[in-house]
Amino acid sequence: MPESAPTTARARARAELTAEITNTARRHLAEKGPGELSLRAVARELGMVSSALYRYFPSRDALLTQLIIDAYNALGEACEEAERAQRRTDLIGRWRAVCHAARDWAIAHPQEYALIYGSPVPGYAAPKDTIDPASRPLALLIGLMVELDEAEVPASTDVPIPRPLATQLSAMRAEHDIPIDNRRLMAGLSAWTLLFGLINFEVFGRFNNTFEPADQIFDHQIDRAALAAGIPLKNR
Amino acid sequence: MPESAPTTARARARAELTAEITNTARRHLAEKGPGELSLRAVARELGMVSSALYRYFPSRDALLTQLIIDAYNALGEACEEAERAQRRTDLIGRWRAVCHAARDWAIAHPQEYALIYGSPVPGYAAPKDTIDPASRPLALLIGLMVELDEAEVPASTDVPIPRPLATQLSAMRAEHDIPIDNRRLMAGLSAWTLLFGLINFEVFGRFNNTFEPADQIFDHQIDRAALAAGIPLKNR
DNA sequence: CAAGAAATGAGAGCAGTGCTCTTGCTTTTC
DNA sequence: GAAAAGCAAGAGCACTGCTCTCATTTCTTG
Repeated sequence: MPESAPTTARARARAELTAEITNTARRHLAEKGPGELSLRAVARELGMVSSALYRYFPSRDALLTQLIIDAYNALGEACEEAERAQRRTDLIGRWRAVCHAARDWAIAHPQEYALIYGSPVPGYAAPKDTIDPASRPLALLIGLMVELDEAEVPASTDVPIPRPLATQLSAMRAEHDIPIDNRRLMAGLSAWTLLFGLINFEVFGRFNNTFEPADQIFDHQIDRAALAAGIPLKNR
Repeated sequence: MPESAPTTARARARAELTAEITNTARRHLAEKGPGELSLRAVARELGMVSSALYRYFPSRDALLTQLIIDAYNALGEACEEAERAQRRTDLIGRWRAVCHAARDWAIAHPQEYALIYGSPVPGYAAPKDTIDPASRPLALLIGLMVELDEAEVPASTDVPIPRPLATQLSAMRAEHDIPIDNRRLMAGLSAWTLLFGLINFEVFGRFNNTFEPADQIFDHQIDRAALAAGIPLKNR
């Protein structure tokens, strides 16, 4: 985010204060939830008056948007780091690493997770700045699928791809700039969908009183998804 | 919901007013979202003062909880009705009917859907009254899986089930009182997870600018999930 | 270096919120 | 018919996001 080192003292102070504001806001968010995030409370804790805060964020929603972007990046980074730590050839290890990193982060930061993968709180379309950080886990996953031997993807789950869908897939391919065939792309998308479906269920309490803890069903389902996507469980 | 016909005039009036309140609240919710649902606004529209509303609902959260229960039931009913309309032997037809009913309802009532499958708004654990209506779509799905020939479930996606998970599955089986083996149960759970992962992605805007419309990717993915769960695409 | 411009913080104030409590009134119950 | 319970209204409290004005501080520029 920091474009260049702030020059003047005022600019430095501004950058620091902005960071302090988002940090306290993040703490408040973690404790109470997005609905209870109060500009006034944040300002109070920082020893300033509420109106002063509007010099740094034009509205409450702007503050929330910043938190959303940060959350996307934090989750994305956690996934990328975990994936990097795996041997390149260990596809299933990389897949599991991404899944667990995402899940662990979500469980550790449920409110921030809810902010980005729950219902859109402020009520509207995500600003432009969020779509890039938001696609980091998916990009990771596609990068993984591309290294998979196409022959591995089980034909048993092959479903015909109609023309309009193929067009959308091509556009997506162009976006991520990765040469990958439709079969593997769709397989990856299904795995992606299942992963976040799973995390949603757990974090939003759908597994309460049934799968508690949810560790085992999580592991089981991501392995199933891996197999369905053509990632063999045993590394060769 | 109505346990028995209200006897006294006052009781009848109370029942009617309660219904009117939830209805206007539902309308407001649909227009603006859960965060903007204002008790005072609802009261205003009904020509009463805000404090009078507290005779019918002890708090704003209680009103929201009622809307949540209604939403669960509406979604569940939509799914059940669609599923009932299919030939019993047409498993893939039943699966697709459930999926499309759920998706259509979610798209038609995004805010209500967000209320039940998005982030938990009031901030917490769903009250007891919600867990039963909430499980209707899953129950439907399990009822579908049980009619599937066990041999159909492809071994290619078999993943070992550790002991603790098996225990949780048994408890679940007992709950729904349906004799189904772990393989099919897990296959059904994966399909269930993917379905709502998909709907979440679409309703919460994750497919914007990529899969728009999302009809094709939806159909493709639910068919993939069907195959993975052992439901053949072609009816015999 | 001084003067004008820009950025900043404080305070008051507005319209709105959920919720409580008290005060009269009506309906039901005994 | 009297007592009890249910109900609507109003005032009020402690909040919220946000705007506007007014001093003060900091930066920029002649």
